Amino acid sequence: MQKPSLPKGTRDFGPLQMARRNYILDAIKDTFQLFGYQQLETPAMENLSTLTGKYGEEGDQLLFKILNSGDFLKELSPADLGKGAAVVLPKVAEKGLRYDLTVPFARYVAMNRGELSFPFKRFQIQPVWRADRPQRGRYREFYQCDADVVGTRSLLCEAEIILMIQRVFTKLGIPAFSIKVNHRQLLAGISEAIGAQGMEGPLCVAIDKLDKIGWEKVQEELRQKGFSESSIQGLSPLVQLPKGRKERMSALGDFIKHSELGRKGLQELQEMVDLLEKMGASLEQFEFDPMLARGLSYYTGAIFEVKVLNVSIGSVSGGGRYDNLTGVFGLPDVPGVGFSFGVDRLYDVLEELQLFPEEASLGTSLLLCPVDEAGFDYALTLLTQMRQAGIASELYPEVAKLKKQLEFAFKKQIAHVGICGQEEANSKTLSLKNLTTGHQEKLSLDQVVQKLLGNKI
RNA sequence: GUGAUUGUAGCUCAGUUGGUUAGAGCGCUGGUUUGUGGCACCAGAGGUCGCCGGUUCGAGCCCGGUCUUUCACCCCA
Repeated sequence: MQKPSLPKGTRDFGPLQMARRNYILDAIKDTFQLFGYQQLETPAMENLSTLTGKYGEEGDQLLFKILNSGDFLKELSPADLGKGAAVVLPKVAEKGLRYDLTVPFARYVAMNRGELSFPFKRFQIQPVWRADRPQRGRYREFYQCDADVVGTRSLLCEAEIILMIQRVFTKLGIPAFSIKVNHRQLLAGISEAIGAQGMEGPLCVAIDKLDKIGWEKVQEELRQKGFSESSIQGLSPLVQLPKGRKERMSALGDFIKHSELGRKGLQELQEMVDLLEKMGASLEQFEFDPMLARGLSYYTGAIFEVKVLNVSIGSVSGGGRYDNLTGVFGLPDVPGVGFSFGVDRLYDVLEELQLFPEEASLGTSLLLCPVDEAGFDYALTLLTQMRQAGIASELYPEVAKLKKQLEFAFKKQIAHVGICGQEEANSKTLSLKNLTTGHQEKLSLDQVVQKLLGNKI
C-alpha cells in the first residue's frame, strides 16, 4: 500500500471549492457573452514546435514536455546523449502542455483564417501548465480566463474591456478596486524624454517594480542597467504625480511633448476615456498610471492591470494591446487586444473579503429517509414526483437508523428531510422536518411540494 | 534555476540533554435512544514519527541524501 499524493504545485478542487469557482466563472462567462465574445477550447497538448520560442529562454524551460509514446529512444543515438538537452529533447518529445492561452489562440486564428470573420472575439477558460517552482498563489497547473478581440485597431475594444472588468467585479460584490491603465507608446515616449531612447524594455522591467520595492531601489536597478544619472533624475517628476486623471494626463502631456510616440500613446488613452464617457460609463475605478509597465514584451498599445483594494493579494486581472498576434504562424498584421482574469487569485480575494454567498455551496434541498422496507418503496415513488416538481432531492440509499440519516443530512447541509415509513406510505403523506428549525409536520405530497418550492422563492 | 524552511493519527499540533509501551484537541466508529440530528456522557479504532542511508548499546530527536510544504530572489497568473 502506498500513500497517495499529488504532483508538486497541483490541487484537487472539492465540492465547496468547485461551487465557489463556478460562482466566479459564471460571472465572468456571463459577462464575456453579454459583450459578444464566443467561447473557444483548444487541446491541453500542442506540438512542441508551436510552443517553443514564444516565451523566451526562461519560458522554454518552464514548458512541460510530453515524452513520445512507444519506444521514445528510437530516434536517439548514444552520441546524441553527450550533446545536451537541446539535441536530445526534440528526439524524445514532440508534444508539450500548453503554457498559456494566447499562443494556442494565435495558432487557431492562423489555422482558421479562412473561416473566421474579423474582428473575431473569443474567450477561453482552461488550465495551463508551467514547470515553475510553486509558491503561495502560484501553481504548476492553474486556470486562465482570457478574452481577446483580433482583427481591429479600434479603441472601442479597450473601452469595453474596462466595462467588462467593472461588470465582473461589481457582480462578484467586490467593493473597492482600481483599474490601472497605461500605454506602451507612452512609456516609449517617457524613455525618449529622459534621453534613453529605445531603452523602454529595461525601463519597463524596472519601473514595474516601483510599487513593490520603492523608488530608491528602482533607481539602483536603472543605474545597474546603464541608465545615465540625468536620465534617472529626469524620471523623478513621474514618481510624484498629481492625483486626478485630467491633471495627470496634462502633466504627462507636458513631460513627453517632444516625443511623437508619447503623444500618440497619450492621445489613445484620452480617446478611451472619451468613448467610456459617451457610453455613460463610470470612470471611478479608472486610474491612469504612467508607471505601470507589465512584463509581457509583446504588448504595443494600451496596458491594463486590476488591483483589489484592501487585500493582501496582488493584481487579479490584466492585459493589453498587441500588434502582431499571428506573425510567427505565417499570418502577419493581425492586431488585437486581450485581457485575462486570475481565477485563483479572485478566489482568494473573495475568501479574504468573505464575499462568497451561502447559496454558492447549496445542493440537495430534500433528503428522503426510509425507516423500513415499505417506506423505502414508498420513497422511490416520491423521489420521482419530487424531482418532477423541480425539487433537488435524493433518497438515502439504504434503510439505516434514522439517527444516522439525520446526521448525514445535517452534515451535507440539506435543509429538509422527509421521513418515510409504513405509516406515511399508508396515509400517502410525508413527515417533513426542517433541520434548521427542528420543526416537523406530517403533510400531503402537494403540501410538501408547495412548502419546498415556496421556501425557494 | 539560487538561497532558506517544513514534515509526528483523517485535521491542527505537543513530544524534555538521544532512553522502556509516542500524546492532546477536533474528527471518525459504536453505545446511552429498535422512528428523530446538533448538545452531553461512555467506550473504541486509528501512527513504519515523509522516504533511504549513517552515527549510537539505544534515534521522532543527531548527520547525509531524497521527496514534499512554505518563503525570498528570478520570473510570472
